[in-house]
Amino acid sequence: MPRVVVERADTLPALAEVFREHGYEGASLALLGRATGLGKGSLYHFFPGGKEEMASAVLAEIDGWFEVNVFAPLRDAEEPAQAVAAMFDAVEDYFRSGQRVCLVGVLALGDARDRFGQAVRGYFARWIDALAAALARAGRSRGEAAALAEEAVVGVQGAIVLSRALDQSAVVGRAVRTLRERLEIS
Amino acid sequence: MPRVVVERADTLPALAEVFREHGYEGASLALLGRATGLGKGSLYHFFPGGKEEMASAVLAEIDGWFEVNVFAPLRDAEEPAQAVAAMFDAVEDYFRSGQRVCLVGVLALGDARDRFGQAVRGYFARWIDALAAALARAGRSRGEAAALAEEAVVGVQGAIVLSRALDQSAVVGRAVRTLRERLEIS
DNA sequence: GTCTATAAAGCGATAGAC
DNA sequence: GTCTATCGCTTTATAGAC
Repeated sequence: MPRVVVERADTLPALAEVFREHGYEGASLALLGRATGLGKGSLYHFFPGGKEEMASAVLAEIDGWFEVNVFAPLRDAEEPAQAVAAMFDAVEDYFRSGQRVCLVGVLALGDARDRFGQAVRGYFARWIDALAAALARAGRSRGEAAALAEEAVVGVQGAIVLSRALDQSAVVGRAVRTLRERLEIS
Repeated sequence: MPRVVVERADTLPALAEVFREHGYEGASLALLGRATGLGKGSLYHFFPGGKEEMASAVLAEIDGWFEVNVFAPLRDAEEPAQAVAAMFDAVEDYFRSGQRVCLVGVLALGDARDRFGQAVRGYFARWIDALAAALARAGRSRGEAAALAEEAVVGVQGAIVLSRALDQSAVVGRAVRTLRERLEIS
């Protein structure tokens, strides 16, 4: 399975995996080069700003994916309850039931928090806001909706942490099932 | 406020703060030296195994603190419901409402997960087991108790992540309040 | 656009004086 | 027990050939 890189965006999945697996400090240019199949020269050709620009590009790609596949549907879907269910499907799938870590969460906990503070904050704020909007449209009061939305995002992030800590991917599945019930059933 | 170091254990709080704030990879010997007020020579005198031994010692200290102040009371207290309430008090205090990160969670997400896998797993497993035992003694079924215990630890970890991401320490307080109600009231 | 070579700095770790 | 000096390696980043 040869990795074909013809433009900058083609490198982002491989870069993302390295950042997720090793964190910002741990993701060395050697690892990033190996994962993409590119030398340092090529990486700096695509990302003149170096590692910081790579991480920013990865964050933007992740943010865009969630915007299209999760946030926008939550805000716009005709059936908000169905959109919430679809969100949990997408999230469980995206994080591979906890085997894949949330890079935004990793950056939030880590050293690079200040460097990417705005991107990190925006991602979580828009997630919670979009989910709260869907819950409100599904009949919840504004206060209920906001509290449940925050609780759901907290639950997903915590489940990822615990899933990695215990090496039990079932943790995410259990947490998501509980959250589904709590959000969908009134 | 001169930092006085007379024995190995005196360095652990400062080392812990650096590991929490910068992660395992990001915690350089320069930072660790600055935080303790010690040169590399002194650090290697106390910790011949270098950075890994420092992190292990910090983990052991944290584990010991939780064992004494959180886990054991959950297992042994005469009033299990009261012990659960005390746990939430201790946790909220220890993590300074999310301004202080959970080092064990940081290590679980990060690159050093394999290196400290057993310590990380043990910490969370014993936390969940002790909490489940208390809930069971408080009248919950074994299944309920296990599920609620896992949910509580997930909630605390997730709240810390979100609190740091949004720079809102109130997140932890809200999450803990919700969890208190869910665990204490049947 | 991709590579190798290399610079400059920082890293973890060690040696040895005091 | 603490320090400075230093080793050897890796790091990010740049330069320049192709």
